[in-house]
Amino acid sequence: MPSPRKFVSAREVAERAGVSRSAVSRAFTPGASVSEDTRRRVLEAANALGYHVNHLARGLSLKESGIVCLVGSELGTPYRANLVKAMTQAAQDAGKVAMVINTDRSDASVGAALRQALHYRADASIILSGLPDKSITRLCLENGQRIVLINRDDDQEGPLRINLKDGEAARHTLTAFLRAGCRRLAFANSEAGTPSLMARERGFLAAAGAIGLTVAVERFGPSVYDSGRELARRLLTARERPDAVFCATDLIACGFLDAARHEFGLAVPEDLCVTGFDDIEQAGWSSYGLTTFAQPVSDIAREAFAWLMLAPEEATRRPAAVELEARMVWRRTVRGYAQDLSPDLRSAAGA
Amino acid sequence: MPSPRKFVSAREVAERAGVSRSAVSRAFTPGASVSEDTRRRVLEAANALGYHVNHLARGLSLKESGIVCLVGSELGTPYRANLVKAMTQAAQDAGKVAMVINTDRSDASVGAALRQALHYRADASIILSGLPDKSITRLCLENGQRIVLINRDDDQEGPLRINLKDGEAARHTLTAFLRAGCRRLAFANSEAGTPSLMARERGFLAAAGAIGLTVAVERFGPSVYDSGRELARRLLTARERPDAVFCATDLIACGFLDAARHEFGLAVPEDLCVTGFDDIEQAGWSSYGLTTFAQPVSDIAREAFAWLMLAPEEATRRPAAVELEARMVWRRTVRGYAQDLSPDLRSAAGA
DNA sequence: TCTGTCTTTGCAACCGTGTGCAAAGGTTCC
DNA sequence: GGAACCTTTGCACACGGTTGCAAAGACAGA
Repeated sequence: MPSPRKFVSAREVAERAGVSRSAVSRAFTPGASVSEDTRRRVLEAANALGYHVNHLARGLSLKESGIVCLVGSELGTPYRANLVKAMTQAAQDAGKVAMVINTDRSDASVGAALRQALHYRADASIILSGLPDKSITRLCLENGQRIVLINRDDDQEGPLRINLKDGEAARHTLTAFLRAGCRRLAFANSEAGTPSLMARERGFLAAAGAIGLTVAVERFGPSVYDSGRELARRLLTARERPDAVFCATDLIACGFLDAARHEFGLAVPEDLCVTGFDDIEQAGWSSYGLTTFAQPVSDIAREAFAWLMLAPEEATRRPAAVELEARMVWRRTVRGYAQDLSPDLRSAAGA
Repeated sequence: MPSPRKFVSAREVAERAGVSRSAVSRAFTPGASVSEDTRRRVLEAANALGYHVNHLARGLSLKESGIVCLVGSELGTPYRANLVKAMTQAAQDAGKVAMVINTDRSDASVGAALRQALHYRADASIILSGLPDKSITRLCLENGQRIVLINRDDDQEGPLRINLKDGEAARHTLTAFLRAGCRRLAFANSEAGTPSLMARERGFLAAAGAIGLTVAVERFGPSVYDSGRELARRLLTARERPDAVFCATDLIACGFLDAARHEFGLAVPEDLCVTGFDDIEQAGWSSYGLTTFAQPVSDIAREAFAWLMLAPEEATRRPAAVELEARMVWRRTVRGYAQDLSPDLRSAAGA
């Protein structure tokens, strides 16, 4: 894309305003030493010429580019899309700008993405999916680039790790199922093996095991709608059909619900209780009314940028892990909510 | 975010490899004049030191940053999220990187976003929503920055305009409704007033008008699920209840369908035919099975980047507008498809 | 008027890269 | 051996900012 680029530079502004190039720079630097008169003249000239400070050059001398890299895959998915949206917004609020790198193509590309972040001297990288090699992480850290891991559940030192209390959510789900009178439990998972997915599975199994119940676990495909349908086919044709299923994500839950209702003719929640995770928009649509757990997407973004804006010595002093709560959102795929819960709790959940 | 940034520079690599700094630069520039031996030594040293070419500095001297700005709002929406995904992917395939700017906050912020693009000397900006002032567009163009407008239907000279044949889709919808035996037509739109939304509405009204049919038009709220529900309440309580509704987007259609079925107890497509637009993933979910039009998202991205990679003189010679077809996706919310269409067409549509 | 202090300004060096130009070195051919 | 040519290399400047430092100017006080 070779272009006859003709950007106006500080020198031209300086000439027009009849000042030195440093004066122009200072006029655009908050807190710099410039007289009010000079600043006005400079801004006037800049405006007339259509001058925009070159952030590439500024980043070069400041050693701070203002760029934050967002790396992740499946960005078209409702949950991820919301995360990207929240992150770009938070970045802008913090005076940064988000550079997003899509890692759908290959599996090694989390590393490639981080290399790209290094090329652009990104101030930080936020990783939404995949897990980078220790070596590349270390490289970024050594270069003064900060890293945030979202739901990655890694034990590397250095990056900030933001995780959800998946185990707690699993226990709440179990409680809800038990209260609904369910005993034949199942867990519908994808084969993605993502840390958070596995944490939910482990948490659910552990909680059930603690009171002597077993859980039928099925895993299939990626974390998408169609996998949910297939999981329903597998779980609902089992000899002992489950009466309560915890789906690892809402997308899976939606597929599961559709198959259960339309292919198996089951009534939810009468014949079968179902829960999901993420609280994607579709979970609230009246064809689903899915009881699920809300990912506190804006809290995640806020936590991430709060840490990123910290001074370096401050950042290393703070604990490098944050655990956020996933709020249970009661809707209509689990029995017994309206009858059993106290009214105040009911309104708090926004029934 | 002040950091003790310590990036390794070409000078350090040069010292370690025992060559000049220029040699390092050339080793990383494809097609530059370096001996194989020198290149190897440089790459070795670079690898050992963890060197990454500084794209900020490179952009400074090349006058080409490799950055493409993606500006848009409602990035969490299924359609937009898919577009962002396709665009980031296409950018990477073209050797560029996408910087996304979220314009949800204010309406003037399309201009602010483009200013940001100027600050970072982006090679191009792709605008997914909103419409920039003529003045700011001109500013970008003058600075050699290319602009792509997606579904914006503007007549400004300079930017590439990629649009869908909304009118054609509207005519197809009408044909389908007529073939299904419907005569009481309606159009459910949001109040967003987006060019493509209005084009669909106008196209549908014109096509119906041409054969002497009138269309009940209702507009409400933003282009979201809940608006669809409200639109259903309004249209379905009319004295003359419509038997066919063209919804401006799939999100609206999903809300409409849910309200029609669950609140009004209508059977679709027996009592009512419904179509949407976008072919978001949920349209294919079995609770909806929505007949709709697929936005050729990857084609849009491909067209955009094909044009962006053109040499400047080439780009200005080409027509600055592209019209893409929206393929009709037949599912189950319109009657008569299976009976009336020829088998080959049926299989082509993937029934 | 002279001195001391404070604000404002310009000079010049630096950030990390790409590249035109000239020089050096090597090879081929006569 | 020398001329002609090609490949490879380094120097030095440009890209567009920021900023330490010193100088200049303004101003108050003695």
